[in-house]
Amino acid sequence: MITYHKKMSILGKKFFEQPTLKVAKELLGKFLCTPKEKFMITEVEAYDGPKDKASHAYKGKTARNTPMFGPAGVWYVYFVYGMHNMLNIVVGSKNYPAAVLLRGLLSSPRAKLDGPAKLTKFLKIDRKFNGKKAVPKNNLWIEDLGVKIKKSQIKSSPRIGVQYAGEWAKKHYRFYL
DNA sequence: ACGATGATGAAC
DNA sequence: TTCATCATCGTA
Repeated sequence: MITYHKKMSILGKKFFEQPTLKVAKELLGKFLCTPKEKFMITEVEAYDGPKDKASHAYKGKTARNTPMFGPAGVWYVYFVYGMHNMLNIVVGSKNYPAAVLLRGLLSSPRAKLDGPAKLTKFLKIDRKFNGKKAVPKNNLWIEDLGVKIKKSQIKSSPRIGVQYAGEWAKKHYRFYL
């Protein structure tokens, strides 16, 4: 049972400009919103800065990762494995490449949303959203509905699928409830 | 365990 | 212009 404590507020640039790991942890318990539905975020991964070897931004700015170098609060959606879209929200200040990958949502009666490609498939999120601001006008945004997450509820682990990243592969940049 | 399936970035 | 690589999923 989810209880609501305060008025909803749409998360904007100010929230996403905070340090990457802080934003990643605080996104747990927030809601990914479309005009029709709202889903609580339950799993994320942080990709933090130009030195993060697991990040797309590690090799510098390219055509694909350009949104990561832009202002915070913008969607970064990319295609992998020939069939899956990944949804990230850009964080950190402009020219500091960082993003948080949304990996899981609280499942609805209609679908399990416990993987980064499952949620994008279910919500029909593809590269049309890449580079767009996370605001209601663009039909995809994030809200704080007042759900309180205790620190003890947040677990962490190394990120998934980044074994090539050396020391960076060991960092506990994955957070989940 | 592995195949599906295509964009990406770097080498040649 | 080719090639290895890839922040995965579903079926086995």
